[in-house]
Amino acid sequence: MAIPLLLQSDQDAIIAAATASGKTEAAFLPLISSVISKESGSDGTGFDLVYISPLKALINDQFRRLEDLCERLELPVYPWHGDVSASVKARARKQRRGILLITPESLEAMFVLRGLEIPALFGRVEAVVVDELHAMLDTERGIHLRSLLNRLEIATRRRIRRVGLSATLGDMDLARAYLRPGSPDTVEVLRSKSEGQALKLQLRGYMIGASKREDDRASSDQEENQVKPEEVAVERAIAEHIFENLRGTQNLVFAGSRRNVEIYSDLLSSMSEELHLPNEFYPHHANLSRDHRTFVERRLKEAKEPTTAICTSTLELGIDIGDVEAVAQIGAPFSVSSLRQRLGRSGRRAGKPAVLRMYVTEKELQADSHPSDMLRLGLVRSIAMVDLLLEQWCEPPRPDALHLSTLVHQILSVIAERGGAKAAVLFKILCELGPFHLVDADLFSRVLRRMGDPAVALIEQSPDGILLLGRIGERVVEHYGFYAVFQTAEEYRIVSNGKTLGTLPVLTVLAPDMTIIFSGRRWRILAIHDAEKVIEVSRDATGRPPKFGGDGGNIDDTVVRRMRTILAGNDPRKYLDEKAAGLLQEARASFVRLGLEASNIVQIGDGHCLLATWAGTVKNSTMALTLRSEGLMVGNYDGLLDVGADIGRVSDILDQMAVSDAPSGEEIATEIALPATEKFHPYLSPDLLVVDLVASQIESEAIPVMAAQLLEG
DNA sequence: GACCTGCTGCGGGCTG
Repeated sequence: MAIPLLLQSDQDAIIAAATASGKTEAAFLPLISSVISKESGSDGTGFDLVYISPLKALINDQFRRLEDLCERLELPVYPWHGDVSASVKARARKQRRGILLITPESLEAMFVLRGLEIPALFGRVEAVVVDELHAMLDTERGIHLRSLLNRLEIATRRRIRRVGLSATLGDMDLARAYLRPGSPDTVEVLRSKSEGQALKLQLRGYMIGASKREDDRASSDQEENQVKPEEVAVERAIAEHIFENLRGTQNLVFAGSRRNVEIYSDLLSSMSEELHLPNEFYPHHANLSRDHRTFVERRLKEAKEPTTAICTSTLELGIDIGDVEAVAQIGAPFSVSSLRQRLGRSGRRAGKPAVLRMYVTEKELQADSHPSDMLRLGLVRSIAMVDLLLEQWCEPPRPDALHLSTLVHQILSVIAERGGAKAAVLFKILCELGPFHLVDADLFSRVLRRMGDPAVALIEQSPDGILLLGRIGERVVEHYGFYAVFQTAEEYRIVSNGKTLGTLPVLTVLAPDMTIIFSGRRWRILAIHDAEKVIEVSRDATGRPPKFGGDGGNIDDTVVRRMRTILAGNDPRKYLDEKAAGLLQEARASFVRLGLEASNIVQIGDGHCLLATWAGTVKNSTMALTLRSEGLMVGNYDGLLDVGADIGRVSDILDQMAVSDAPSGEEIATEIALPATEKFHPYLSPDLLVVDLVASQIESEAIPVMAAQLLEG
C-alpha cells in the first residue's frame, strides 16, 4: 500500500501497524527509491530524508537497519543525538546529504545554534518520517515537535511531506490533524489489517486481609513507608505465581511503579536464591544506571538465558528487545493505549499467541468499608480496559491545552534562531501557522509582556521594536539544558564502591545507616554527600523500597463509562480466575445494594453521599473542585465523588448548577492552589499560570450537563 | 493515583 502512495504522490501519510511488522521498511523503501531516482542537482541542498524519533535507542536501532539498506546506494546515513560524537555530527553537517536520524531536542539545538544554516541543511528534504507518532500527540514534547516541523517549512520556504509511524492510534482523525494541522483530509492512512492474532489472557484476583492493628492510618512519611504484613503477604503470593509461571522464558512484568519494580524484583531474586536457582529476574526503570539497563535489554534480546524484566514503561516503546513469551501487568493500568503497546511485545512470532497475565488486588471488606472498596474499582477498571482493548479502542489525545510553557520556550528559540524577531512575526510563526493556535493575540501579548518584565528578563525590546533575548533569557538559552521542553527533577546518585547504581529523587527522607532496596538488591547507606549529590551505599541483608514520587494519570471518560456498564451488567468474563470472578460478583452486588442502578446520588451514611458521575479524571475532578468551591468536603475516586453533606443539600446545589451558566475555569481554579508543573511555568505570572492549568486540567463547560445527569438518575 | 523522554561546547589527557 505504501509503495504506490509514496512513489507516485507527495501526499502525507500515517502508517499504522503492529510493532515489528515492518513499518520502517514500508516507509523507507519507497522513499529511498524516490530519492535515488531523483535527478542529481535538483533544487536546494541538504539531507534527502529526515527520521525523527523520541528515543536515542530507537535511532541506534534504525541506524543499523538503514545502513545495511543503503550501503550499496552511496546514500549516507547519519545518527544525530546527544550520545553521537561531535566528529560524526561534523561530517553530517559538511556532507549534508543522505538520511538524518535525529531527536526533537537535537533538532531544536540546530535551530538555536545554527539558525542560519537551516535552509542549507534541510532545503531539499523529500520527507520527514516521525516514528512512534502516538507518543507525541498532545504532550508538551509533541507540541514542541509540531512547532519544529512547522518552523522547518517556514525556514526552507516549502512544504515538506510528513510520514507518521505508529502501532497504537485511537482516533485517526486527530492523528491526521496532528501530522498536517492545516489540511488533515489530505493525510492518507495506511492501516495494516493483520491484527487477527490470538490472545491468551488471565486476570487473577488477590485479597488483602483486613489489618489487625486498630489504627493503621499513616500520618508521617516515615509511617507511610511502613511495611504492612497483609500487603506483603499478597505481594509474595503474586511473586510466587510469577516465579512458577514465567521462570525459564523471556518475559516482561509491568509492575506499575518504580517502587513496585524494586519490591517484586527483590522478592523474585530472593526466591531464586532460597531455592539455589540462578536468578533470572531483573529490575528495569529510568532511575537505574545505563549499564544495568543495557545489560537487561541485551539478555532479553539475545535470549541465551531465560530473563524476565520487572519494569515500568521504559520497556513499552519500540526499543528492540525481541519477542517475549508473556506480558504481565500488576495492578490496574492507566490507559488502554499503553496496555496495547505493552501487549504488542508478546506473541510476535507467527503462530504464537500473545499472552497477558494481569494481577489485581482488592481489600477484604469490613463493616465500615468505603463504597469505593465495595465496588472493586481497580478490578472493574482492569476489566473495562481489557474490554476496550479487545474492541481495538484506545484513548484520543486531549487537544484543548494552551501549552504556554512550551510557547515561552519556542519564543526564545525563534528569537535565537533569527537573532531577533518582531512580535508580529513570532505570533505568525508560532500561533497562526504553528501549533499554538488556541493562543489569541491578546493572550500572546500578555505572555510577551511578562517575558519582558525586567524582573523576568527573558526578552527585551530594541528601540526599533525587535525582540531580543534578555539578560536571563540569554543565560537560559545558552545552557545546554534548554533544548528539552519537559521538566526533570533534581536527583542524587547512588554509588557503591565507586560504581553508580542509578539515581533517586530528593523526596525521600534518607540518612546514614538506613537500609534501602535499589536495583533489586539491599543496601545500607554509608554517607550522603549533599554537595556532590551522591549517596554512598554498601550491600546489606535488609532494606525497604524507596519512594520515587510521581503524579497521577488521567483516566479517559470512555473507560469510566465502561466501568459503569460492567457494574450494571451480569455477563461473566471468561478470563477471570475464581477469586477475581468472585470479586466482580461482589462489586455488582454492591452496585445494586448502594442503589446506584436507579440513582446517581445516594446517601452513604451520616452527612455523606456518593455522586456517581461516571466521568473520567478531568471532568470528575472539575466537579470535585466546583463542589469544594461551595464549601463542601469532597473525596475523589474513579467516576465517583464522596461529598461531605446530606443528599438534600447536595441536590439543591446541583439543581442550581444545572440551570446556571458554566462557571469559568478561573473561578474554580482560584479556590485551590494549582502547582506549577511544566518547565517554563516558573516564568509565568500567577494569572497566566492559572490560564494554562485551567485549559489542560479543568473542563468547566461540562458542569451544567454533569449536574443535570446526576439529578436524572 | 504513574511512568517516560532529551542535551552542546570546550579543554585536558592520551595515542599514533
